[in-house]
Amino acid sequence: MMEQVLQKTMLFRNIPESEISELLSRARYRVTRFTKDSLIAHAGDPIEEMIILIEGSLEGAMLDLAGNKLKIEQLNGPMLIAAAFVYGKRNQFPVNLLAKTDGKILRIDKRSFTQLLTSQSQLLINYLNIISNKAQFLTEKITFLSFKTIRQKLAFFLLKRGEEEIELKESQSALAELFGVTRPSLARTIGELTSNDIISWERKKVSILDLQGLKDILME
Amino acid sequence: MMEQVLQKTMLFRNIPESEISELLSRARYRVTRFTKDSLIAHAGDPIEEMIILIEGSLEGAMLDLAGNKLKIEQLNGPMLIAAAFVYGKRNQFPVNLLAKTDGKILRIDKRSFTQLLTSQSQLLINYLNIISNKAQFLTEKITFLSFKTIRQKLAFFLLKRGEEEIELKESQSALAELFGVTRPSLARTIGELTSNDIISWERKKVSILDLQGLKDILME
DNA sequence: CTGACACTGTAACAACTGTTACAATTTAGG
DNA sequence: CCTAAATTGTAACAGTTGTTACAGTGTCAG
Repeated sequence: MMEQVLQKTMLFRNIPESEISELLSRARYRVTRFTKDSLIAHAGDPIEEMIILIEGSLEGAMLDLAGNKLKIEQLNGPMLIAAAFVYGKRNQFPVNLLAKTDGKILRIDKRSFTQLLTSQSQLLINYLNIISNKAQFLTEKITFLSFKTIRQKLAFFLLKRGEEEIELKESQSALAELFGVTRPSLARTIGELTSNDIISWERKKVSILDLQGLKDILME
Repeated sequence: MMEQVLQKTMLFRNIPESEISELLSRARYRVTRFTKDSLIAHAGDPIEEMIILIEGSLEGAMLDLAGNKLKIEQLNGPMLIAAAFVYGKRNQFPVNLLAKTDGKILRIDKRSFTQLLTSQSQLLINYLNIISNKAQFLTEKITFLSFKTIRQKLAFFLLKRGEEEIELKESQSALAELFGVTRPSLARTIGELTSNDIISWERKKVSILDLQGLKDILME
């Protein structure tokens, strides 16, 4: 029955249940339960196992050196946890993992997992895709954070879609957080662009009125 | 003789020359030469091969939508190119690759490379380490860019070392670029911290005079 | 030794963003 | 239908950074 859950994860995608069973039978693994509010892992703990959240949800919280919460990330099962931190020089948890609900975790021994990757090419491809996607996502995020002004971030964000009529999924608050700026500041910039007739912004419907004007912003 | 060069790369680390030869013999690959100033790849081109720069040097240049150069990265052989962009959803070159010198490239067919990963566990581990390191590097960079003020970036940068006497490798200009700020602004912040006796900064020797004061900056 | 060059310290001003606050509007839930 | 919560528009002011410029200091090759 756990196989059925695992099949829903990116890691075991396109692998038949029977084969998942067979893989697990050859692996050193253990299943542990956790209760709400327990601390699953400290930031900095070495990662010796591939960790898969079977059910329940965790909060990943990054702490600065002074102990303040910097960023929080919600992790809902079933999913692979900290995939990009199992291998590499700093194979440690990047965040504290705190249980938000009761739940269950599958832990596969790292060496054992490496062997599975060698033996099942679909599993290997899935895992390579997962960590590559992660790296690609981070690369894009950095591109984003590197723009100097909110105008530029906004222009880039809108132009990236390649459409002149854009239906947003995010609220302005969510966008502000994505951009790494405050909500009123983003709203002000939106106000400037609309009053210059470069875009129109009605709730979550955005239209690009002056495409060239928007592109020019990136060159400023 | 190419094996000797490959052995110096992270990808073929700890794999005997003889085994590298054996791996190559089972792979679909080709070796191509390029001349200075030729364009090796366009940003957006799909990546169908694992690309290893054998000799020569390339420049990776990221272009914005308006065609301006945003960031440039120097790539010197021998090394693996665009490792994190071969798998994943957007398996395309993230940058334009321009040849700065004459050189030589080894291209291994992607499927063929995947098979090699399955058959040689050290190669697999090396590749996983390369991508994971990349993701970890990017994660750290984002942490860094997420700090709001230059004071905080500087404090984090210095505290991260874990020492009170720090010998820098980078110039202030290089640090400013790393922080994503301008050089005079960084210099001003350094000036503030030194006049507050929180640090002393003499060329590339930095001392932390008030550890607690420096930590407090992160909580502001 | 010395000139060219990179690096650093500093300053005044402009530009941009954050902070805080409040009102208007929309959305969701009871 | 109606209230609470979320979202959005807007404004004044403070704080931070960028821009530009110039002078002083170190470094290195010839």
